[in-house]
Amino acid sequence: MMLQKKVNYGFNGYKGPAIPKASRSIRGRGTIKKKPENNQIQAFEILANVAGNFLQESENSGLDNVASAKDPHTFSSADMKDKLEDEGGSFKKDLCEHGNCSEIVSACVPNRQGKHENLRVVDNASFPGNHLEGQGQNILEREDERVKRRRVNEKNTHIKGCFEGLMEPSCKVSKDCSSENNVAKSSLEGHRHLDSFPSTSSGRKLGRDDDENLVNSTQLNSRDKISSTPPDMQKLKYASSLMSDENNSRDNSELENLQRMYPFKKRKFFNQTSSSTSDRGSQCQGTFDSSDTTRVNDTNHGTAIEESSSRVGQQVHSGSKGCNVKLSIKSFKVPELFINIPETATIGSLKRTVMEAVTTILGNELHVGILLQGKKIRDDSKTLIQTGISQDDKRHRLAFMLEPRHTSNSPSSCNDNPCFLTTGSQQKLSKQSTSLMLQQGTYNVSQERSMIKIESCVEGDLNVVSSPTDTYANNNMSKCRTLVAVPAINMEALAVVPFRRKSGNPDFAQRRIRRPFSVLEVEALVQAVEKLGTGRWRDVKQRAFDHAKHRTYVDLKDKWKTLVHTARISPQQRRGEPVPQELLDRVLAAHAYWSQQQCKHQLKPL
DNA sequence: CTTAGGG
DNA sequence: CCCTAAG
Repeated sequence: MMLQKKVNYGFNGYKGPAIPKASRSIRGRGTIKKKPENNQIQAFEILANVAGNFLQESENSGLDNVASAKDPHTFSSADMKDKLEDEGGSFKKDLCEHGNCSEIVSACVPNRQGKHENLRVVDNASFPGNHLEGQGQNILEREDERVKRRRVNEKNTHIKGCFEGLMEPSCKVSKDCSSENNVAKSSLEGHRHLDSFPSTSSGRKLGRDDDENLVNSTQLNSRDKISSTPPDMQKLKYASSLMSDENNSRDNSELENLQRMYPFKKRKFFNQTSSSTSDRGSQCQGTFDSSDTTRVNDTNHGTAIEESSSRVGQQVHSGSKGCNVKLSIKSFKVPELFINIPETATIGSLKRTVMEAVTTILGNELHVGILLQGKKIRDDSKTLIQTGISQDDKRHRLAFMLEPRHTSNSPSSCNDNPCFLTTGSQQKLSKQSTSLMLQQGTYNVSQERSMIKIESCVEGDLNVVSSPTDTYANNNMSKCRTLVAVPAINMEALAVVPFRRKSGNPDFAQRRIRRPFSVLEVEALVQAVEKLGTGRWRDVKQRAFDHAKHRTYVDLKDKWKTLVHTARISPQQRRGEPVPQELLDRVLAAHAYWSQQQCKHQLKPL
C-alpha cells in the first residue's frame, strides 16, 4: 500500500505537517509512582485444559467418590515416577518429566475387593487410539517484563489442553485396572512451537512468545517462579474422575470437581489475604469442593491435591468391594464454538481465537457431563452400576464432556447437541463469541451444531476443530484435522477476540492479550509518524489505526518507543518478528527529525 | 481524554 | 502492555 513511500529526513527535505499543536515538554513527565498493589490482574493466564488429572481412587465405603486431581507440577516428580515405574511405562515417565502428566486421566472405581492395584495411573496412551493428540497447546498470556526479571526454572506453568471431541473411543472402561501398561509413543516433548522464526542464535529465546503466544514450555516456565508456586497455580485444573460404589448411592457428583482457575494478577494474588482470596484461592488451588470431596477438604489447599492421591490409595487398601471400572478419558467435549475470523488473520490469531473462545466458554465454572450411549446422565446419585457403567460392559459408550455450569441443569441431552451457550453468563459469552463465527464456506464445521473437537497437538499444531460427526464416525478422527481458520490480518480481526471478563469483578481486570505488531502495522505506524510526528499519537491512531480497535494510541506510542529502541540495537538482539531494516531506518530518521523539531519549537516556538 | 515516561 | 502524573 504505502510501502513505496520513502521519506527523506534531515535537512529540510521533510515536509511534515504542522508541528504538533501542544508540543510538550520533552522532559520527563515521567512518573514516579508507587505501584499500589491493587487487586487488578496484571497477567492472566487462561489455561484450558482438561484431562489434567491423575488417577483418582475412590474409597470403598460411603462417599467414596473422591475425585482428585493432581497438579502435574505440584505432584512430586518422584511420586509420579514411582507410579510410572510401576506401570512400566517409560513414556509415562517421560511425560512426567516433561511436565505433561496432566494429560493423563483416569478414573477407577474400586472393585469389590478393594484391590490396591486399582490405584494406578492410567495412561490414556494405553488405549488404542489414545495417542496424545489431544494435547493442546494452551495459549496463555504472560506477564511480561515484570515477571521476566524473575525467571526461574520452573515447570510448566501452562497446561496443555486436551479438548477433544467426544471420547467414546477414548473413554474406555475396563475391568481390570492393571492391564494397561502399554506405553504409547508420542512426541510429547515436541512441545515447542516452531514458528516461522526458528530460534537461532543461542542468545535468543527459543520461541517467539509473541504472535502465537506459544512458547516453548520451558521457556515460559522459567519465566517466573511465582507463577508456579502453589498458591499461584496458573493452570486450570480439572479433576475428572469417576468413582462410585454401589453402596454409595449418595453422591457421585464428584465429577463436578472441576476447578477452573481464573486469571488474576499474580502480584495481587500474593498480597491477598486469605479472606479476600477465598474465592479465587480455592480456584487457584484446584482443590475440590469439600462438600463433594470430603476426603480432601481438611487439608489446606496447597496440599489437598496431593493428599488426595495418597489417601485414595490408602482408602482403597482399606478394602473397597466393588468391581472397578476403569476409565480413561482421552478427551472432553467442548461446547460448540463458532469462529469467525477473517481470511487475512494469521494462524497465530486463529489459535488465539480458538483458545480464547474455548477458555471463554469453559472458563465459567465447568462441569463435567457424562454421557452414556449418547444420553446425558443427570442423576448424580446413581452409582455406576446402577447407571449401567459396569465393568462388564465394555461397549457402553461413555463419554465425558465439559460444559458450563448452568447447563448441567438443562434437560437437553447431549444428543441434540450441547449448545451450552445458553443462559446467564453464557449470554455474554455468546456475545463475545459472536465474533468467532466460522466463515461460512470455509468449513461448515459449525453448521453441524455439533460439538467441536478441539484437538491440540503436541507440536503445537494448529488446533483443530472438527465436527463431531466426524468424531463420532471416526475414531481415528484424532488424526483428521479440519482446520477452520482463515488468515489474513485485518487489524480488526483480532480486536474482536472475545475475552471473558469476570463479570462484575473489577479485580479481575485482565491484562490485554499481547498482540505483536505485524510488519504491516509497523509500516503503517512508521508512515503515520513520518507524517504526523511523534507526540500526536491520537492522530496517528486515527490516521493509521483507526479501525484497529485493539491498538490504542498509547499502544502506538509504546510501539514507536520500542521501534526506536529496536532500531538502535543490533539485529542480533532483536526479537520477535523481524522488522525490515528499511523500516527501522525510517524509524530512526523520523524519530530524529521529530525530535529535532520538538526541540526547535521548544526553544523557539514559532 | 491525551501525552509522555517509567515499569 | 500497564500505570499514571500532568496537561
